[in-house]
Amino acid sequence: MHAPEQFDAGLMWFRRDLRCQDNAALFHALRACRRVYGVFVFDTEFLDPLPRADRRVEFMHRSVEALDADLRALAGNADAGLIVLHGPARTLLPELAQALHVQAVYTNQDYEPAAITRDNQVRGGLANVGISLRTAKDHVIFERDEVLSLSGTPHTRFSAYCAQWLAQLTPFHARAYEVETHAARLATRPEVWRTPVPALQELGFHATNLAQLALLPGRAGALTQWQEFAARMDQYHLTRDYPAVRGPSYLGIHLRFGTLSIREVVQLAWDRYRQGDPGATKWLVELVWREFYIQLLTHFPHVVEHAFQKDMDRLPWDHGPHGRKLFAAWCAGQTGFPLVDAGMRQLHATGYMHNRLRMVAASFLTRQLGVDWRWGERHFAEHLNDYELASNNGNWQWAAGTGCDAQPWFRIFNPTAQSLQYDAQGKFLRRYLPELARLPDEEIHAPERASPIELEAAGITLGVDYPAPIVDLGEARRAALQRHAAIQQERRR
DNA sequence: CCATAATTGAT
DNA sequence: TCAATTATG
Repeated sequence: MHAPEQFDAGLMWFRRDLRCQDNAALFHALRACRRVYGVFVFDTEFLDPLPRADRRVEFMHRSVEALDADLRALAGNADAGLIVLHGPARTLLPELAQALHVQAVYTNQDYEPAAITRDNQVRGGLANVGISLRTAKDHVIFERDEVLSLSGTPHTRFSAYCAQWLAQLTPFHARAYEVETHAARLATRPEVWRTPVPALQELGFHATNLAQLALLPGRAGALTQWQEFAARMDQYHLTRDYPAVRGPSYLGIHLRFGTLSIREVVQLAWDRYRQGDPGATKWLVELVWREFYIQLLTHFPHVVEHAFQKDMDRLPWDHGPHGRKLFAAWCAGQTGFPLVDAGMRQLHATGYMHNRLRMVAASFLTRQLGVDWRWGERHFAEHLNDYELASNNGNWQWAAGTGCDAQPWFRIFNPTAQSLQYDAQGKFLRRYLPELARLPDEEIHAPERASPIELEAAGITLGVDYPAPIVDLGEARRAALQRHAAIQQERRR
């Protein structure tokens, strides 16, 4: 960041970095300031539009409670915990900084457009009272302008970006910020702010089924999951595509909320990658995809609302009542395509969706159903626990064929073929579609192809217990190709 | 004075 | 890990 000039007091503003280990902004604050306060704001401007039962809010709330406890333990002082506020950060933060008489506020950079707007407002409010806002790189290994092409322009091809990202990495980039050595500088809160973290209900939210899920919040939850994954990382390349198998890392949410640091995971994955471990290599490349989409978002913010390839905005999506009906069936997991429906039901039951199924569901909605990728993107944004704007947007545009380095317009997943390939025994399908459980393996991927006798033996009446397919795959495919072919033709002119 | 070795600092 | 800075013979 900068030379550690000495301040008397500083304020560390936690947002999506809910840990006090290996935290860049916290480290810089502790080095530069003799006393450092910590604050977390439940920002009503972000929380108000959310549903009153939201797993992400509950996860965040429990992680904030854990962070508060961790800070006290680290300081060895029960009064050195988090200052927790509830209201608009835009105004609360400058007020608090002024009341505490700090000279600087430290925070880790958030790359989402709405967060950047909020941070600029906070920066302005702080400047009015003569306090500076200092941001640090923490969420990624390389940010916006650190991995550029030779001509200095942003990469839009993943393969080139990835090669350069890997070539640029040194062990130092993955070194932990040693917060612990400066822990004595964590400040005791003035008495007014020595209040416990407000309960979830006080924030206006109620509990979800989070506690019933195998998803533990906080730093402790992150370490448990990280350990569990690290032990099977060498199998990742073999298992990651099969939704019935525990193949993925399940660490997305911890990287999203910062209960795990990107450096600590890259350190291990990179180490094993250099030893030629194929599982670690595949997973490391997934982490590079994450950074690819984050840098893409900061260079091309138009992707939030528009296709990366601008002419793709002219794709004739089905926005009418027919499209809305198809979209509703997709959301409800009632399309008649078992793998799509099972994935959507997993999403609603748990807030998680296996990556293979995210691709299948996104491809199906945009290609076969002809529904605007933005509708699907928003639905995922509302339900995914590990929702990250950059990755969600990038992956939806990839699937829809509108993105940079996207799935080509003529490559269309067949949801039934994907089902046969990735869940041959129907193990995952049976978990989320109990109504189909009694169909034999050969028929479960496409119940409409089962004979009346088999359907009766399995206790299924199509259209009653499980829907008949809402589209004909052959026709849908032809329509999708036609939609895209029109754009391709315009390009050639 | 140069050449090279040791040290420092960044994430 | 590496580039830049400083010490040394």
